[in-house]
Amino acid sequence: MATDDLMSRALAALGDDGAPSVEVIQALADPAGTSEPMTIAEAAAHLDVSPHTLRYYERAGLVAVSRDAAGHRVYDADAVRRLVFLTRMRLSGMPVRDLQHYVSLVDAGKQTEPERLDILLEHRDTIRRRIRELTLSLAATEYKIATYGGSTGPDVDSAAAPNVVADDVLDQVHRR
Amino acid sequence: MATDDLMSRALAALGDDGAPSVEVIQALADPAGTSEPMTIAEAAAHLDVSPHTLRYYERAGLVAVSRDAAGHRVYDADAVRRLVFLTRMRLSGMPVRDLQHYVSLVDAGKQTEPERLDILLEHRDTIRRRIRELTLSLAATEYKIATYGGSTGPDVDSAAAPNVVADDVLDQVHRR
DNA sequence: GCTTGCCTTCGAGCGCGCTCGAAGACCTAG
DNA sequence: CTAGGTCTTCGAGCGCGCTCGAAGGCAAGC
Repeated sequence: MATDDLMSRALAALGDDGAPSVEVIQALADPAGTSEPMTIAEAAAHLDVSPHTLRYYERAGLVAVSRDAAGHRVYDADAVRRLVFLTRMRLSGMPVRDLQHYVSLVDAGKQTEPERLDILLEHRDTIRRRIRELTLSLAATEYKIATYGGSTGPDVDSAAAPNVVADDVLDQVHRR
Repeated sequence: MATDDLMSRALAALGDDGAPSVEVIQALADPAGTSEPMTIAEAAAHLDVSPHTLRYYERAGLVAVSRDAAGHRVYDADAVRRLVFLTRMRLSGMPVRDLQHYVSLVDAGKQTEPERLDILLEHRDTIRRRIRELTLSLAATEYKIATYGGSTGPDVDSAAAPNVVADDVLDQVHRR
């Protein structure tokens, strides 16, 4: 359901605030396995997290990272791919605990794929719910901005009645 | 900007999963100031938080609540209105710290309205950013579901090449 | 009178996700 | 040879937002 429009949606999202289509083409043109092994600093920069966080993820069992002769971490393509996945899931609000569960399933082998799929399906629904919540909160915030006023209670503003009505409606929606 | 379509959007959101328009009409019909003073348990149920949380908000200086003869909290319409605002803002991700700042401005008087408006405008942008992030994460998750595979790294799946390309595209989008 | 139950205050504790600091190994440039 | 920088491990600490527990007050019902 709604899968083959992924690209169009990603591109649409890109189109929102500028014209970074160059990057997209670059990404598309980049051969899949080109990436060289990275140091922790490079990986951190690439993933936009701190080296501390990468060590934390490793300690948490989310990713295995090999060492070079000096004992320094080496992030190869596989590790980076997994970390891209992990950081994206974190960004979308999946708890570290769930990610631990997920990667344990991945490491357990192919027969766990149905369970992994379930996790993703549930997570998808969670994201959708969150987007709906935020969309409503956004509407409420924009309404508040428009009628500004700015009362949160005691001080009744001039347009009190419609404001309260809208609040109640949004309240109903929120508690769905 | 984009303010007068609040109602239509709220209603559209409602229309998504059923036919709860009865509640909307109910909410619209409900006279603004009808609500009776509540106990902490009633207020908590109404706001869908725990009594503990309400006491915490009060301790944090977010809302003033009077007491009855027995020393029990009495949530009047003003307090409830403020708490509706507070819980909605919390739900939309505004930190308690920012809410403390905001209510201190409200309590400081009308001349702080411009600053309050600034806070709301910034928060609106924050929500918008978050929605964009989540929309992308949703697309990525749906893509992963569609191509399932479920690899996060080491085990290369059959459709590896397009998967990686999509990952990289979304990666570019994410780091905008 | 006594139990039940909801309330009060206060301070402490917790789960999450990092984030930091100390102490030391190693490589490279000057 | 030395200084600087980046890395290592380990454990502790922190900011947030609750969440809980202990000890007790008060009102209603049996």
